[in-house]
Amino acid sequence: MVRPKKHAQVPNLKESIKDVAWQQMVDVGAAELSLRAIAREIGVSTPAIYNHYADRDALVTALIIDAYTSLGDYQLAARDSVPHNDMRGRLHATGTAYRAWALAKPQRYQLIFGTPIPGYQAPTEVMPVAGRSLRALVSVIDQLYVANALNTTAIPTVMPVALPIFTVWQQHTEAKVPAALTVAIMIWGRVHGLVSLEIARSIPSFGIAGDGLFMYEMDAIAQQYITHT
Amino acid sequence: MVRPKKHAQVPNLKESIKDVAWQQMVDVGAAELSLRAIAREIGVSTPAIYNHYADRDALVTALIIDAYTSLGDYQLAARDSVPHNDMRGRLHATGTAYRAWALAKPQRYQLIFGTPIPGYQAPTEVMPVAGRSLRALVSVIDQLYVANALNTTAIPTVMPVALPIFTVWQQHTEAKVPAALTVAIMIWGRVHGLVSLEIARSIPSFGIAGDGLFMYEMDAIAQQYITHT
DNA sequence: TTTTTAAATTAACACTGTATATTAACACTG
DNA sequence: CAGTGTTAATATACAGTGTTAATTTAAAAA
Repeated sequence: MVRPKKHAQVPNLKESIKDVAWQQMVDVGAAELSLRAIAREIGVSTPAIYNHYADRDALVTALIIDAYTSLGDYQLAARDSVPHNDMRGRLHATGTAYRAWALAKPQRYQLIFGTPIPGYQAPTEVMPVAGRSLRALVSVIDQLYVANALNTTAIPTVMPVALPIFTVWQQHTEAKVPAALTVAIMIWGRVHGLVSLEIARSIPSFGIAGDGLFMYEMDAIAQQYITHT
Repeated sequence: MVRPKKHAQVPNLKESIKDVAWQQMVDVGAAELSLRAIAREIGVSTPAIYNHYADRDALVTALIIDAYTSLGDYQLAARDSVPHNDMRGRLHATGTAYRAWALAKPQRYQLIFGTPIPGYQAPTEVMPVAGRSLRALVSVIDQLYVANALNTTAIPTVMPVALPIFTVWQQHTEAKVPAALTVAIMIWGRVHGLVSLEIARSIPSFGIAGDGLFMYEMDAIAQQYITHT
């Protein structure tokens, strides 16, 4: 018997593979992700996976796209839970959601921002969805700019030669104002730095509560970029 | 002939292994680090490595310790290249050195702060040297505190239950004042965030020059934490 | 000189991702 | 309805990995 009957097949193997892959990342870590182990778990032969994903990197790419989408959705939902006119609150909610998502799903965070997969190089395919994960933040900064409440003093400008690339990202993030994207990247870097240290257990190992540090930083960010109206 | 004569042996195999390991990280990436490939390159059998390093993780740990030491030295040298009384300049030099080191040796930076090695977990052995890499920054902040020029407004405090751990780190970083370590971690997170995004090619892909962004951030950090005297 | 120890060796095991050729089951067309 | 082509699974095999065990040899110690 070479191939089982249909009723013995896995109904939606393509999704099952991703599910089990995430499960394995939680269990044994992203590094030990193994196609053979995934197939074994599902109860299917290893090469069967290749019918749905060209190779291991293609599976990882699919996982990364899902993760980026999840991160983007999470922040957008947090932003929209705050009244539209409370811009400071929306900024705070978006930043807090970034951290909350990372702490709730550290494997996904590591998969995106760490480099846990041996030899994996992200294809251009993930660019749009990566940009999308910045939309919530960018939109709030756009809003601040329109309301004339964004402090852009001394914000570095984009090199003319790099304007085409910048414009592409502007489209993916849906940034209406160029300066908004630059400010977003600055704030992103700041939030990301703290969160990545916390995820890597570099901050808790110091005995400092991440909550307090993060709150302090979000307040400092608001104070730096939001002008008093 | 099972074992070659001494004159055919590698003089200092333990060091050679590390050298070739770094070389391979540059060539094929940290992920593809292979004991077999290292041994092949040196011209020695693979298990010979096990006489000098217990296993692959032990080798990685040795590499990480070297990297941390290099990072620490680099920042200390940068700090000391600025006159002792120019505290703002010393802070700036230390931060800039952090970025310069990361850009000059991205493999070492990734090895420390990324998670490129499958299944590797850093042992407590690296704690002292990790703390040492923060000494330059901590010392400048200590200096600011002593000169009554450090803004500690709203800086989060350490949880009493975590004080013992905090104290250990205080020793490794040689922080004279507890608040200095907290501020150092905040600034570290901020510098690290920007640098890690830049190393991961997330910032240059936006077409923004890392230099400008980093200068802006260092100025903002100085403005936030250094009070006008 | 003899004994011990340290460092290298070969061989083998249990894994991994991936390529190839093959086969069973389904969907469609003549 | 029969035949055909496509899809999704299969078994097998290959090259590579980290690691262990037993063995051998060179150098150091007694």
